[in-house]
Amino acid sequence: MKPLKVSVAREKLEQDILAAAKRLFAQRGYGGVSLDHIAKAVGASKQNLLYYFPSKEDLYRRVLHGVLDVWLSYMDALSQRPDDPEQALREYIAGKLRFSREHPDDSRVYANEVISGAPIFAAEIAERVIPALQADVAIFNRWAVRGLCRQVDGRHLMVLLWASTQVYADWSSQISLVLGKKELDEGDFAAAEGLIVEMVLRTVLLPAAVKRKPDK
Amino acid sequence: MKPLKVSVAREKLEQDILAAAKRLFAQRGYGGVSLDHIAKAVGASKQNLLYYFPSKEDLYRRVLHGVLDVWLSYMDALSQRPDDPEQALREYIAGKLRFSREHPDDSRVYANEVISGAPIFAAEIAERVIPALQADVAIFNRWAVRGLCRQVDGRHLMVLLWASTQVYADWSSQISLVLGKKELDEGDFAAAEGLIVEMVLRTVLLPAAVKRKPDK
DNA sequence: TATTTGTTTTACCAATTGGTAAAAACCCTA
DNA sequence: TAGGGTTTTTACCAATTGGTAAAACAAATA
Repeated sequence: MKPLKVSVAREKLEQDILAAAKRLFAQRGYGGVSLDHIAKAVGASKQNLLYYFPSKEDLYRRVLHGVLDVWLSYMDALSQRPDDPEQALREYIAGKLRFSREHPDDSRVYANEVISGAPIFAAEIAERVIPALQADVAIFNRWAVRGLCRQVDGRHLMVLLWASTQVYADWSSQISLVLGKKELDEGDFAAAEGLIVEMVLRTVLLPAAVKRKPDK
Repeated sequence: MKPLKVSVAREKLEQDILAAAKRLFAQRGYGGVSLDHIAKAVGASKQNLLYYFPSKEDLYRRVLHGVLDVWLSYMDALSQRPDDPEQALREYIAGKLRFSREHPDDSRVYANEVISGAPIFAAEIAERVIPALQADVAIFNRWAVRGLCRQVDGRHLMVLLWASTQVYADWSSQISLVLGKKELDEGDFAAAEGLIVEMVLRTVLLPAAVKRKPDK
């Protein structure tokens, strides 16, 4: 009705809290973060924080919801190119790696929740992720029927795509150690993209189309 | 000196504590588990637990150490077949998937720690994982030089192998949702193995050797 | 300016946290 | 069975946990 400037300030602090909570949940998991940690990270009191979010679990749900929004927003590349498997897959992989690069904390919050057995997330995953996945699987099947690509189990292929792209966010600490640098840079993501694209295309595309090397 | 039967009972409880701690750390992360949880899981008191492990962090370190032992024990497949890339890779992938199937909690504890930035684990990873990885990378390079396989970036390939196999432990809750079943069974792991092996072989092996389909 | 609305602070709370100290119980051997 | 070492229990502890209630403050409107 009338929330105007008030709402702006409120919105600001609310977003700050969500951002700080995301960062902390990503790093230490739900149980490893206290409301006090989050409150101090945004320079507010715990009670003030509880004014905006009625409980810790509620705050966590809000964070998860936002994370899933971002996660899904990087998942629609396949449907954008319904007639070109190669380009669709290239863009999907590039997009997912961009997600890992630009939103590593979202990726980690997601991973933490899934590793825990998705006690809070399961319903939302079933409602929002599974349909998106099924749409992608259907696209694979259509490609296969039309002779545009080989027949593969789209579900396992999607799992593999998720795993191999998100690992560059979730495991960045170990990958940094492996590559012998402090943190991953653009070149590392480019190398990862090259390898993943090559692997997927070699597996999914028809023999005739695989000959040429991917432009790297 | 003389610890005999005593030591047996002690060892038993100590192992029980480590096992329970591993299970709980896997599910809820370090911060999400209290000593009381662990103690109750083994039917002991918190103080009794602190008699065996002087602090929570010490217990966690012990768990991590054991996890890394298991993790590494599934990592030596490449060196076993220094002259046969295809078979070596098949066995490596099969082994890593077996690890995911037989030791999902180890995989999850490892993942939790790495996602957190490996605050406690980094040193041990640098000391034990990196050398093992470098040995594997060296094997790839040797194969390439001898013309047994294509030239690939072994480091990124290993990351990809870890990601695509461990995801079947760490993300089993989401993959179950994706596959529409309560939990993953042997067939799912077989399907995953088939796909991962196919992808890796198509990428790593020389064109001539890729013709034949993997026996599935 | 008075009042209403929205926001923050102060003051609590019981339960749980990781950890210590010492007493008690247990168990083997002399 | 007495003693000595090992293990467990009892009794605490200060700090932190998530959360509530109400008072104080701020801001817009009437």
